[in-house]
Amino acid sequence: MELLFSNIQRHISLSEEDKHIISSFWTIKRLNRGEHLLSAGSVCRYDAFVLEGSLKGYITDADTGREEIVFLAVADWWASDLESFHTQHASSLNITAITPATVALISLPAFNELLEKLPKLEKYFRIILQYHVTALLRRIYYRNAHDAKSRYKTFLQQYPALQEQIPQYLIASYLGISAEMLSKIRAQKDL
Amino acid sequence: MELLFSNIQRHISLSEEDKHIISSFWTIKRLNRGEHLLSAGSVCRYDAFVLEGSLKGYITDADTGREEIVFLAVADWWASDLESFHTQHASSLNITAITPATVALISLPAFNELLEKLPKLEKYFRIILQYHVTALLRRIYYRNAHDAKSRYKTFLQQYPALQEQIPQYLIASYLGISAEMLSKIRAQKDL
DNA sequence: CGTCTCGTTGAGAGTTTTCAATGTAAGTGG
DNA sequence: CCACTTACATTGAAAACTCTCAACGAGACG
Repeated sequence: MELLFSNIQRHISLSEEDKHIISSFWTIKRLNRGEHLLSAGSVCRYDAFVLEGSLKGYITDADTGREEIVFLAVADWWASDLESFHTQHASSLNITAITPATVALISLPAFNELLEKLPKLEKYFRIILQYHVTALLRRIYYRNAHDAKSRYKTFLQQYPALQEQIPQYLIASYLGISAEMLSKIRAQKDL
Repeated sequence: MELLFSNIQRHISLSEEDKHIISSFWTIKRLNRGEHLLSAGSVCRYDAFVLEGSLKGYITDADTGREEIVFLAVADWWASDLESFHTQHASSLNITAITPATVALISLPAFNELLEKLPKLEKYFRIILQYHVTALLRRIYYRNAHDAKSRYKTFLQQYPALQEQIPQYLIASYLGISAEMLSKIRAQKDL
C-alpha cells in the first residue's frame, strides 16, 4: 500500500489522514501465477494497482486463439480495462498474473466514493492518465515508424527492468513481433 | 465554442455561469492550411480543441525526413502534446492544419486557473482521458494483431467521417501502412 | 524421469515496402 | 483562358522484412 501512496505523492501531497481514508477503500489480493484478474466477456469490477509481481493484459483472437499482448504491468503500475470499469460493460480484455502477484483493488462504487471524499485525487488520476496517453502515443509511433530490432532496442532502454520480469515471447507480442523474430534479433551481435 | 460545451456536457453538467467562466479562458484561433500549431523542438503552449477543420500530429524522422502520423484530429477532438503542455518541455511532435481550421486554445496557466475555479472540470478531463487511453490501447491492439487490409476496414467502420476529411496518404501513415499499400488495398474488390 | 514452459534455429512463404513511373485534379500566375 | 505547378492517388516490379511452421534444446518442477 505504501507503493500506492508514493505513486500518488509523486503528483499531489497526502496527509496521514488522507492515506488512512485511501487505505480504507482498497482491498489487497494475491494472485497465483496464471490466475485471472479479468476475463474477456465479463465486467471489469476493479481498478487494480500492482504492488508485486507482473500481469499481462491481452486479447484472445476468436478464430485463431492467439493471444495479443495489449499491455504489461509490474509493481507500481495500473492494470485494468478502464472502459469496462467505468461503463460496467463487458470487457474484451483478459488480465492474468504472469508471476505470483499482489494487487490493490478498488470497486467502481468505492472509487466514486473515494473521489468524493478526496476530490484532489481527481487531479492525481487526471495527471497519471495524461502520462499514460503520452506513453501510448509514443508506443504507437515506434510501432509504426521503426522495425522490430529498433523497437526492441528502444524497449530495453525504456524499460530495462521488464526484461527480467517478463518472458521474452510476451515482450515480443507487446512489441508486435513474433517470438521467433525477437529471438533472432537477440542473437545478433550488435544490440 | 458551443462544440466544446456540448463535449463537456456529455460528461458533466454546466450552468450558463460555468460556460461563461470557461469561455473567458479560451481564445479562438484560425489556422490556414499547412499552418503549424506546434513545431517539434518548441514547447506546447496551448491545449487545443478543434472547432472546425482537421489537423495532423506527426513526428519527422531526423534522418530520413519522413513524416509519421501519430494522431489525426477533426472537429470535436483535442489536439496537443499533453506531455509538453504540462511539463513545458520541448515537444518532439508537430501539429499542423491539414485544412483551414479553427481551434480553441488555452494556455497552461489559464488551464490551471480554470480548474481551480471549476474543480468539476477535473472530472471531465479525467473521463475524456480514460476514453482516450482506451481508444489508444485499441489502436495498438489492431496495429499488432491485424494486417493492413483489416486495419483499414476497421478504420472505415470506426471513423467513417474521417475518410472524407483526411487525404489517404495520411490515413495510411496513421494506420501504419504505406500510401501505396493503402491504394492497392482500396483497389481490391472486397472491401 | 517425464512433462511443461520457454527459447532457439532454419527454410520457405507471405506481406509490405521501396522505388519509379504515370495519371489526375485543383490551384496559380501569365 | 491556358500553361504550369503542386498535391495526391495509382500501378508494377523488385527488394526487404517478418511470419509461419517445424524441429530441437534447456531448465524447472512434480
